[in-house]
Amino acid sequence: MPDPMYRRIADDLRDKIESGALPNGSQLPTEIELRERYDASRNTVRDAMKWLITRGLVETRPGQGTFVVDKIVPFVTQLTGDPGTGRDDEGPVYVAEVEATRREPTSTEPRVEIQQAIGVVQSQLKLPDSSTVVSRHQQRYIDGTPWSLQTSFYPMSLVERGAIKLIQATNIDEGAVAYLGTRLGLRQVGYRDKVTVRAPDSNETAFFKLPDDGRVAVFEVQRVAFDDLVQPFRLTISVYPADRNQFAVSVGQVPDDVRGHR
Amino acid sequence: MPDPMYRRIADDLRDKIESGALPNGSQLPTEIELRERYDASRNTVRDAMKWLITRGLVETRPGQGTFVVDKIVPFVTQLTGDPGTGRDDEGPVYVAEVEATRREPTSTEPRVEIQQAIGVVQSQLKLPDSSTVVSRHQQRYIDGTPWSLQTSFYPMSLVERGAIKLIQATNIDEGAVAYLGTRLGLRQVGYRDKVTVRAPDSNETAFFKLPDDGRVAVFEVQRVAFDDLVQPFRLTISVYPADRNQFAVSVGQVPDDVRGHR
DNA sequence: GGGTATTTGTCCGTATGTATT
DNA sequence: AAATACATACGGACAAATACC
Repeated sequence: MPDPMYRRIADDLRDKIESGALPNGSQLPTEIELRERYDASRNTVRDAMKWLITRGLVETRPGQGTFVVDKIVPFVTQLTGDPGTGRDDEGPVYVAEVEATRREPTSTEPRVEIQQAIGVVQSQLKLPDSSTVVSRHQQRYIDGTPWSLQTSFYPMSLVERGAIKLIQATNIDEGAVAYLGTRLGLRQVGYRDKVTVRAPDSNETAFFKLPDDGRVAVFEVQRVAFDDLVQPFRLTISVYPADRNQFAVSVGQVPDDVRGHR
Repeated sequence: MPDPMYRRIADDLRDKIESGALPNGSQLPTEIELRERYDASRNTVRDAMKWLITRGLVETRPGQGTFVVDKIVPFVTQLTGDPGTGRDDEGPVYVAEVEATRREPTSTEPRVEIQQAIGVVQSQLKLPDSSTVVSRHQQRYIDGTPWSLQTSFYPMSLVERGAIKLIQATNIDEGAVAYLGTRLGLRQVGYRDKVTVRAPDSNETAFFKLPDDGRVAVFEVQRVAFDDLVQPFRLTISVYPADRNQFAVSVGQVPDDVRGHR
């Protein structure tokens, strides 16, 4: 009793891809040809295609055909750094070099909103009920391609204490942490990241130009920053497509290079 | 001209799920009922189901029906710690508390193999061609449920220098790093992790009991450990199901609790 | 620009198998 | 054993995207 036919077809094609008989970027036979070759119906062949698509092995282009996917060179993002620096300005991360070429990140001007603190925002920032927060949302690009969606949340009390730049819809050039340091004497002594993976929502699918069949997941990185009283004062949520990003964590003494190595 | 019908059906059901009209764990109408309700064919209804399944919103149980998935309480794994400790014994990580109850990890005795160093193993350990490595593979459980698959690679030269426990198929109780410290005077001064996400292979699908439609991805964490000459001496590759795991990174001074908070 | 052939996308109906209750 | 519900597979039709002449 073998597996279902669509699985046998998919396994056979997967073997051909992994053995190199179907090289990267090459075109698969059309669904009609595969239908004849495997003596199955076109719908069954298409079920096999869906299995391969889900695993990121092939992609279909309407009007053209089905192709073996090209390997993507991932962006590497360093999660660890100097906890006191403002280097991670609007964002929770700074970019490490990728494959020898240093790519330059750009980002849109922030969209600023005043919101009620609910859910993770409230719990991570340890705010009482009915608190308000400033939300600063940005779209970030590397070399012009969409790279991450990022939203930082600050307790409204920081603005009331004088950090008015937080509610201005312009980038804070010196970095938000550095600004809060000079403006309020607030010192970041550490932060904590949480990395999870989930399916993208429709906004993310559109911004990252992900296939809308949901096969590409997104990383969600939550960074909570703490001041010298070890109280949280900022929550940043960053979202990255999982198919072209990876994260590096360094502890102790390690060599410099953070190359791809794949 | 709206979206395809299967997307409209899927969107409508997704709205019902996210609004709470279809609560967690509840059963959806059967495909036949949905066929009548949306005036579509059963195959089209099933296309909508596949879309929802891919996004982890519902699950089907043959003979029973389709159900809204229950939220999973994730395991939290701390990636940062004392670089010099042997606390992370066979594995690259140690377990943080999850939801107040401290769960106990167990693992199988390691399966030990001698292999050629190729690919990432060779490049990360910076070994010349035709080097051999010791591979120690373990299955790890938390409270009896499969949690991670883990393989550590050590240059064969460590065994030749006297670290014979590495080629014994038993756990190294004091921790591999501590053992290498006392046996060879080898000191770990740091390590670097790389976190990626990919589709599971068939081994992983079987061990973690993942649905074989490939909708659940896996985390792959590569940890390279460095000695006091900042040379790599161990590579550990750990794989975790992405739907029930998350990773925490602490930098600087942060509070203790690493709770789920979701 | 227009027209045509090719290829994948969507949708239908039907039949049969398999798992669960 | 029977009923229910999802899984697999078939065949057909038309639409939409793309490439080429």
